[in-house]
Amino acid sequence: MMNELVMEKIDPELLADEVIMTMADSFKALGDPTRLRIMALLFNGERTVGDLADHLSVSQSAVSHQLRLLRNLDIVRHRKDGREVYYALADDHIRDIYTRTLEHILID
Amino acid sequence: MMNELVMEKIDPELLADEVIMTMADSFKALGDPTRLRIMALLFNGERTVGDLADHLSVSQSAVSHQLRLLRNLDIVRHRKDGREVYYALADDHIRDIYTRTLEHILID
DNA sequence: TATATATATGAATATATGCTCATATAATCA
DNA sequence: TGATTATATGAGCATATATTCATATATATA
Repeated sequence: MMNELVMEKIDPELLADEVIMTMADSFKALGDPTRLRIMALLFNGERTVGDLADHLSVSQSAVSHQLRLLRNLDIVRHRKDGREVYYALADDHIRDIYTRTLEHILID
Repeated sequence: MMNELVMEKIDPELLADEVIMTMADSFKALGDPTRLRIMALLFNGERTVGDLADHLSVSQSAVSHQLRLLRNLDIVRHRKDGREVYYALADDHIRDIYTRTLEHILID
């Protein structure tokens, strides 16, 4: 659900450069097929790096690099268990954005 | 409002490559400060290319190139009036996605 | 302790991207 | 019609990005 208190007051035209840059970075993070696939795999719950790599057509290294990027932008979170690291989607904003865009694509 | 009929049935894990690619293209389109600024300027209503260029720190050519990209992805629509071309946000999905992401940035 | 397994990191490279410049196209006006 | 204004397009270039390979780090196990 949207935070009306925040959004009712903000005119996008007046956004500071820094905010625009951060938004751009976030969208850019979602703008890559490998990263979208990773997110899709995490949609139903957490997975280890190796599990993700097994389901993708890129190296473990590539997956790890991309996970770091997603982590730095708070798009995914991680927890360590022994020598494995489990990744998951960070919050519901991410699910929403993903879903809305999928809608935008599928409808029309 | 979300189209529940569509989204309730779709498991992101099962998305076809083509859908993933199109989603990536859409997010990529939003993943650039110049294009985000253009969208921000269109948030309150349509504007001509020249008007947009006047408010941005890039050339008219750059704005035109970016508008073409946004147009090809149905993110903006345009109408011609004499020798001017007015651009506007294409639909409310776009506003939603923009707003959600802004939220994601601002909250925390 | 030595070896194996899971993940992360840095360097190198090929490709993609965004910009400007020059110019084309289209519409208005003198 | 000729000049001016608004927008679009193509080429070229500098920077950003995604990948792999080699290797480092950390944990588990024999």
